[in-house]
Amino acid sequence: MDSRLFLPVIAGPTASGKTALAAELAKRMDGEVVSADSMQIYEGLRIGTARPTQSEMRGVPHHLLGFLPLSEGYSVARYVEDARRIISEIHGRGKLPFLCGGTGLYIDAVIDNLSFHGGGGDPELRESLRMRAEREGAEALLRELREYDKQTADRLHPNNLGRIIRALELVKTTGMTMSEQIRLSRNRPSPYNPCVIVLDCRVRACLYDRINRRVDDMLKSGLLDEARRVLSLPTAPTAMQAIGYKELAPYFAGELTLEQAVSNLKQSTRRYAKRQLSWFRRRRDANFLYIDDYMDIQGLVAKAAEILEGHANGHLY
RNA sequence: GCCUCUGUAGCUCAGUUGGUAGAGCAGAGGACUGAAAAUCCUCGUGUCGUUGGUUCGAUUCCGACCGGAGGCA
Repeated sequence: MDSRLFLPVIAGPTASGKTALAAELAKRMDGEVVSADSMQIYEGLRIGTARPTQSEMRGVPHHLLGFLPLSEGYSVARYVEDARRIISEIHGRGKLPFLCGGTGLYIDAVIDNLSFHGGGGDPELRESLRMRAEREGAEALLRELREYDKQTADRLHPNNLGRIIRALELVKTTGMTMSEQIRLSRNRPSPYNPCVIVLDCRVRACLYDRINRRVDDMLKSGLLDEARRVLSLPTAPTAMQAIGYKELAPYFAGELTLEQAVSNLKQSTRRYAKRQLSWFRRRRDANFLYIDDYMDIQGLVAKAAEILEGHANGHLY
């Protein structure tokens, strides 16, 4: 019998209905929800990140939402620690944890037990590498990386400077190469037995309609005020990446009409959804559920519950 | 009614001195191990408005017709 902890995972692109599905399932199956979203962690980002509201939570406890000040940075490594701790606390209470979110890297890091020991960021080193890249070009960094870690250097495109810098930073600060770290991760068995459900639409336009409508709803709920406030606060680079705020800055500056800024915001969101799908599609163990196959959420919930129960095969906890 | 301009990829347009065509945007696919809502890579066949004519060959030249814009009455 499997001694790993059963872990339902609800993933999918933005606006696919993960929040509602996870809350409904957790309510039915006596669970709690652990968010896997790199932006909903932030305190000031509520409307723009579509963080679940009290009523959307349906009385189910939710974790890792809105707990971090905007001025603070965050990382996958920190997320993995936080999420593992909370998952085991939930298990300790005799409840079933549901991992739910759209940040693919965060989800994989937890369920595949990726390792991130040591090798945290070294801002000074990064900065000096960045300056060197400006002077000598990214190819120079890539050549240096090739001496330490040919495998990673071959895989990285010269234009992808951020990744090149990170790979160099890792070797220089820990002595371990990126490819070694990846190999190590693959050799560590996961403590979880995940059942991954991915939401999608059969018709892409259906997902895009939902995204467009949701952005309109956000504006009605006060996104402009929230964005004005966020943009005026000191914000860590991590939080600054959130879609929904930076796109509105040109409007506040008088460089774009509201209509243009909103249309850019919708487009960024659509492209983001596409990248999310391409991340989730490569998981062999993903169970895709198409929301346009169901008349209402009840049908979807029933199907998801059936998949989870089948996967757990009698021993849920 | 007459004159001028115009009709080419989902959109905006380029182009072919006659040998069936290519940019930008939109869109699609992919990668991803400490900023991941970020970062990066790849992808362009379409009755060249319709129909006749000239031609070995027409999207290209000529005529007619149909749509659009402007001008003159």
